[in-house]
Amino acid sequence: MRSLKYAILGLLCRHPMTGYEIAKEFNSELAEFWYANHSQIYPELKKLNEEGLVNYDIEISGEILEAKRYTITEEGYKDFKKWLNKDEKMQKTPKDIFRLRMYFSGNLNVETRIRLLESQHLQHHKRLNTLKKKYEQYSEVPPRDSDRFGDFLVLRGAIMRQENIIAWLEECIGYCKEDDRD
Amino acid sequence: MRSLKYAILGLLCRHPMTGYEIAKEFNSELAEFWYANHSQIYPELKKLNEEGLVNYDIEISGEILEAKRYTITEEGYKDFKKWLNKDEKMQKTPKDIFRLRMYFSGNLNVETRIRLLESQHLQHHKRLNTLKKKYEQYSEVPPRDSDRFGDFLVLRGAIMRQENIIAWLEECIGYCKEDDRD
DNA sequence: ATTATACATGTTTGTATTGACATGTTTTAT
DNA sequence: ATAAAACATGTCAATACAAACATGTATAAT
Repeated sequence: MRSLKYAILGLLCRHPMTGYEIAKEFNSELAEFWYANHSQIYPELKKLNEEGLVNYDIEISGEILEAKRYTITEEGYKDFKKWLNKDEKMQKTPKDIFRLRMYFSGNLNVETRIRLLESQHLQHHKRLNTLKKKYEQYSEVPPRDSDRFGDFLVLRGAIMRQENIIAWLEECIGYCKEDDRD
Repeated sequence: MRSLKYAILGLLCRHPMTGYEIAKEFNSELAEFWYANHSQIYPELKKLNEEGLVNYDIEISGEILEAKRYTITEEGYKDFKKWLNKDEKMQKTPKDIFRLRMYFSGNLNVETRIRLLESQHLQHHKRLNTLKKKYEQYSEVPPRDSDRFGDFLVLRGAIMRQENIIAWLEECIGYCKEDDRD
């Protein structure tokens, strides 16, 4: 389905970027729903260029260090818009290794289950705090046609998702701790 | 990390199964957090057998139809238990194409956004109803050491997650519909 | 009888993805 | 001065995964 292609084109719609900047964006801002290594990004940019969907200019920093700053072409923008307008089927529930473990937790003693659950709880809680800090930067809902509106929607989604996972983990801990059920 | 390996071993801990049955399980019961095609499962079973983690007996249905019923070995069980006890790092947030779209939704007119959001909403709502029906089969929390306890935990998790996605989608629709903000 | 569905097991091809390998420059802090 | 961190771009090998190809048998419904 070439999702990476559209993730890159979408970013380039905002403004021209280098591969390095795209990689950074994938591994910080967008990381709540997308990510990719530079080892995937550079070949994809090369391919997009060959397909005529992006162009680049070479920038020099210092004496010789070269950076290719990519710009989306007319054709690239058309392609992206077409993809963005498509109504796609709901995607498969993503794989989740921790849930897989919990599915098999009947094979663990109760103490271990609680230990594993609490470790996840702690980690997800930290994640949530980071997200909340980011959220504080928004004093109001950004205008609907700005890029920041999209950022805002997915940030809200990330926070809600994180809170939900935490609630589930707490419920699980509760079920594990309930004594003397029969 | 060979997660498929452990997903299969985990199932075989419960009782011996054929490849076909494992595939079915992956695409119905476990589907809320795991899935795999038979084209992945059969080669993996072969590999596990070569590694001595599973054995199989051949069963004949009717005249000649053969099925390999796999059983976990002592060694396989040890390997599985070791994996299950490990406290692993929280996994990366899964990729989500719809969120990627919403991230870029500044490029869409408001009507299209609402259309896309409502399409997702409808689909996730159907999914939720299916899950709730499954949940009705539990009149109480199953005993902690039964296989059904694990089933119950992940089913609860799936319902909560689904409800959360729906809440997010509704919030997004709300933000898109708000008129005359400035 | 015939047809559809479920049972049953495999291989092959193409794509996606990760992690490691590989190389170098520029800037910032000490 | 020098060391560390950030900038910058690429390739390669291994794994994971999906979709299609390939080939049948058994059972239930009509």
